[in-house]
Amino acid sequence: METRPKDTGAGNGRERSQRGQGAQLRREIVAAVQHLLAEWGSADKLTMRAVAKEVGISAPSIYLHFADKTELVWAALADRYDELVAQMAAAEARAGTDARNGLRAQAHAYCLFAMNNPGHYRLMFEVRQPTVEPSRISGHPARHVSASFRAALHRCRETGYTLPLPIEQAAQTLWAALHGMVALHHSLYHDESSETLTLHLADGMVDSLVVDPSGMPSHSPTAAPETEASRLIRGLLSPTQP
Amino acid sequence: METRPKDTGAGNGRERSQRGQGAQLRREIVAAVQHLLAEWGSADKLTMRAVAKEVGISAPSIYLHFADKTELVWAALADRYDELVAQMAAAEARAGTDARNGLRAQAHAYCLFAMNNPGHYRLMFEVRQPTVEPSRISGHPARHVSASFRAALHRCRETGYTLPLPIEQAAQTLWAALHGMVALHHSLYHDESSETLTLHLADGMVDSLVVDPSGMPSHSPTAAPETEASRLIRGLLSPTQP
DNA sequence: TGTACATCAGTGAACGCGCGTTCACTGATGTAC
DNA sequence: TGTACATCAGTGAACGCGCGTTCACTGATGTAC
Repeated sequence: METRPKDTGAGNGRERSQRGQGAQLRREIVAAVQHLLAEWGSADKLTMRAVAKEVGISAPSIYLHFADKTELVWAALADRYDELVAQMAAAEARAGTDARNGLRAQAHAYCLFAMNNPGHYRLMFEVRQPTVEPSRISGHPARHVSASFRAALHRCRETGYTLPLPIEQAAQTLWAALHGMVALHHSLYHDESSETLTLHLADGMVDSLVVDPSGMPSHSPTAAPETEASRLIRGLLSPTQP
Repeated sequence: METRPKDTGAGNGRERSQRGQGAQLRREIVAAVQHLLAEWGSADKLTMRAVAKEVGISAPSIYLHFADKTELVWAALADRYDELVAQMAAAEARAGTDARNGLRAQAHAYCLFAMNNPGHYRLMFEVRQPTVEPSRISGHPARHVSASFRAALHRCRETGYTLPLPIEQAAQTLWAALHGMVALHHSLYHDESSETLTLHLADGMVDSLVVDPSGMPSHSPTAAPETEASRLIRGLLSPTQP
């Protein structure tokens, strides 16, 4: 059986860790997963061999630090939820005092995270994927994300905005809608203009869920700016070819 | 090399077609794909061997009728778009004369299709999957779906309803939101109560996008009925364990 | 100060699996002479 | 009416690939006596 190729191509310059520094490699492996997920928008290229190559070690070395692939991926994902929540909080803080602007900022941050980290996002929120088993759903860190939305919706109502839907439902709807927009963005060839369109849709969504009773119109009730991505998506949406 | 197992297990009772009836098998193969997609919610179990086993033939026989797997899956999917559009139209027709009720019925039909055919739905709308190449996007049949939404939104505006967003944007938002809700439903363990919740969210979405200016409140602005699925999803959404 | 030994960090080769697909074949059925 | 031949509908075995994972090993470094 001479057919099999080289298989494990290690030794790309990386030097063996010192005696007590085995944990260093663990960090490097997790960082490699992050890097690979950031590079490709999908998770099916995330193989143990690819991770090993990225670090510069052989594939079996990963098993010195992780029991299996699930454990590895989970280790790389765990802190990304906190990162997302932190970005949402930071965006809201930057948005000033108006509560609806704060919610908009959070929605933007959510979409931007998803669009800038498509590989992470898919693994984080499209469960039933290979690596996350259902038993982990009940303690799923995604809850922190939408808790953030609910708090912002609360602030909106307390500062005089009208919510056509109950807060619970509004939060669920907002999250689902943003998720759908982002999924739509991921499914098409995404350039920067598609990003703009997604953020615009998110704004409209917030404006539909949080109404200013003083009658002042919302953020931008006018037509969406016509971009290349907008045209692409409209191509999907329209009955006739443009 | 004695390690390989039987591989192709055909001959399960199916009888060889008559001389001119080769096309019969083609139909049976497509039907098998439909059946398998309906059975499992995911597409990664849809292998050529599984399809062959379902029909009762050997795997190579599929290649007598389809050039490759992509062609086979596409053949099975093509008419599902029309089916979905037809179900939406039928639902709207059943809904009576009120335009917003019609839109709601369409939204319900969309969600029900997605929840009753999870395997089909994922392949149909989550592009970038193995089987659908990007070049097919520009002529993607999904456009008929949202054309249906746009027409219904038009009717709403013409019959006196107020749309906070431009029609184009409202259609995109509605589609994205329903897609997100359905994806959320797919990601959790879905029972019938989760179905109810999804439809309820869809109603709220329609009511946010199509407002009755006479002041009469929308369909159901009250709290969502507390079901098991609602509790499950709220578990995801809430900051603390229930 | 030397040396046997344990431990650590990591490697190369391979296993077993499932996948899409190819290839040479087989047997039944129709058709031309 | 018989028979050679083409065609049709399909099969069994295998190829080549990539995957997660295992296994026996290797060489450097620390430690006990």
